[in-house]
Amino acid sequence: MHSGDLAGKAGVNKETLRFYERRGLLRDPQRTESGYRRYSDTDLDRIRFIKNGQKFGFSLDEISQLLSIADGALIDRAEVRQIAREKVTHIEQQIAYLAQLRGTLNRLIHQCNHAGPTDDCPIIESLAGRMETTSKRKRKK
Amino acid sequence: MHSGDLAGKAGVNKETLRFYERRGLLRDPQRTESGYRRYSDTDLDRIRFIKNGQKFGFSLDEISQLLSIADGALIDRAEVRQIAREKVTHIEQQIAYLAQLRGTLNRLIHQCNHAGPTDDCPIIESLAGRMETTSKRKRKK
DNA sequence: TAACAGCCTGTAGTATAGTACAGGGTTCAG
DNA sequence: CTGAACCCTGTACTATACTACAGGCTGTTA
Repeated sequence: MHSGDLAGKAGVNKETLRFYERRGLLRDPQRTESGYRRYSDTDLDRIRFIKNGQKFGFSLDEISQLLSIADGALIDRAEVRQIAREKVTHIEQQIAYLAQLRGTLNRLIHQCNHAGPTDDCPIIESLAGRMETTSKRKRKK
Repeated sequence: MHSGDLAGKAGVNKETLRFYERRGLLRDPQRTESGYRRYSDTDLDRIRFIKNGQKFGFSLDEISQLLSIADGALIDRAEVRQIAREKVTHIEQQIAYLAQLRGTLNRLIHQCNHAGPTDDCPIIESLAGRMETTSKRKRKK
């Protein structure tokens, strides 16, 4: 099949195929005499692999690694696990960071909600650096 | 003070100041006769506001909004709260998404760890689309 | 044979938040 | 008065993952 067909089947853009090719995620496909790319179902599988990888949160670089492992005759499961574990660690760090942000913001929103009509906005005050964000004390000027 | 001094005090790059100026986050500063920018402590406060905003997870566009509210004579606290609440919602969505990813990856890692020495790697199999990622059944070829 | 779809290449643009640098002018100390 | 240190502008580059063209060739159908 040609690029348009593959793109259609895989649900990606034709340009994305070329992009993956340049990035080394897809191997250089065979060409017709006139230079048209010809793809096989193997290429379709490969794009699905990439798309699944993205669903699992892997970057194209990581998918590239995973693909080269998957391409090997013997798959080193320990290596694959290692990549997956690093991803989990990274995800956990992101979650912890986001949870902390959420806490800070929620606290500020609450303070803002309960401030009197003439009080300054605690959110703006925090951003301006005129308020401590780690304590619950309300500071008046 | 000139750009170098302000950059030093604020802990940012001189180029970042120009970048913020272009983005409209900093107002066009006064200039000396020869065209050098002259900054005041107000500008320093403004950069700190921006940096604090980033710590709270706001994008430059959101900070820009917050700054224009903060610049107003009357701060609309409801509007500020609205921006903060939207941020919290967004953060919660991210957390939920990441938590789900973590679960999927952990399950795959576990399966991979417990697969027999001749079994295929469940992680690679999932990426290849030859495994269900939503069930715990082990499928053999 | 003409029109049109579809392919090719290379380059540039999208968003985000800056960073780096070339080529020139200015300010100040020695 | 010269050299270093600083400032100016504009442009291009970083990372990530694509997306959109322009300009030209190919392949198919009427």
